[in-house]
Amino acid sequence: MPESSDHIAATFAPHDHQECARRALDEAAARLAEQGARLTPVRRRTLEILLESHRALGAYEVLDRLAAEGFGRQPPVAYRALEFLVGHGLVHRLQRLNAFTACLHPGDDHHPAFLICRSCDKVAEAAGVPIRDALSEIAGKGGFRVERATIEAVGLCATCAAGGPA
Amino acid sequence: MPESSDHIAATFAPHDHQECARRALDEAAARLAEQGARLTPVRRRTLEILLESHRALGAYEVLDRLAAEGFGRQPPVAYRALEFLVGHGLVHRLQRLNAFTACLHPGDDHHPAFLICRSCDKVAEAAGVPIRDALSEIAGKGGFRVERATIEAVGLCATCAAGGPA
DNA sequence: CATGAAGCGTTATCTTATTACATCCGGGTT
DNA sequence: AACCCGGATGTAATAAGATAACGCTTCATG
Ligand SMILES: [Zn+2]
Ligand SMILES: [Zn+2]
Ligand SMILES: [Zn+2]
Ligand SMILES: [Zn+2]
Repeated sequence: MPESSDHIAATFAPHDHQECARRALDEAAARLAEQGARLTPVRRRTLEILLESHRALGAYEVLDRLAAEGFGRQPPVAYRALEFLVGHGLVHRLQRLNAFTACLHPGDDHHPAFLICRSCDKVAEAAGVPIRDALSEIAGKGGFRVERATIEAVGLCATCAAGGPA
Repeated sequence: MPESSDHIAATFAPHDHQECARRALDEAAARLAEQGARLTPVRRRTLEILLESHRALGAYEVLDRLAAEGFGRQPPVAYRALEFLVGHGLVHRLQRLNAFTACLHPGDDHHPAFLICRSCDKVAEAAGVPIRDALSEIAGKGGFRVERATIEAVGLCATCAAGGPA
């Protein structure tokens, strides 16, 4: 597994995103097959929509695109597909944005910290373990046992800091 | 300043909460006076409502109580008061819960991590600095500069782990 | 007291999310 | 083939969270 900092840099830097998305989709299909879960058309298309950028999309943004392509146009259509994908670790939900983003390396550390660039809106996943350890230690001293944690940062990515994304 | 772990333990343990809330309110009033900001009746009552427990309340929960006490019954009434209090560091917003909680030690570390007990629903503030440092370091390696971070953990507090809150 | 900014209240609207229920489809059973 | 079942999909209706726009009141200040 590559360094987490590489993932971060790679997400924000210009790159062959087609390739990036294709790999993630193949990986997702393989993982679902293993688990005996069905990657139906709506689910597949939902994942593709999220993979088309490194941004996070709101459920209604996803829904609009699905509807435009002939799928149902009621909220549960999008929410169900997203819920399924989140449940299988292929998509993450960002609390700060009320939005969803595709996971680019499912399976590694399924509880990453998220880095959200306020300029280009891209979202990167950072290794969550060390942060979670720090959190658990502090909480543990006060007798609190952490079960799940949400760690989301807003800031500026290297590309934007260097003069804007485009 | 006491250890962060003391704050955590104190929040979840049974204690004289009247006293706890009174201190926070006095502290808040003093800070606002210093800043020349006005603690109007709605704002004061909103803070009191949040201080009445260590829980986080939704904006509409707050609104219901305000309305019942003769204040306005439209959403902006609650949202405005909450926004003011958040802006002055007297109340925190919890993304995970779409809710607000009173700050019990304003001024210390105004960017704490939150510990939310899933059993008793109380919310404690933990020292955020070490966690933020860990996050900044990891992000920095990938060229990302963190500006603000949301750190919220769900788990079980010592009191509940020992056999329930009541 | 005049004046302007801040505060409070209302209506209306928007965004996000869930509940409830009907229908469809694929696979296994009789 | 006819039957049954569970999962997936679709719809309508509604709940929950948040903001925009506007007018009246309050209050510090000169
Ligand atoms: Zn991921
Ligand atoms: Zn950027
Ligand atoms: Zn605080
Ligand atoms: Zn508890």
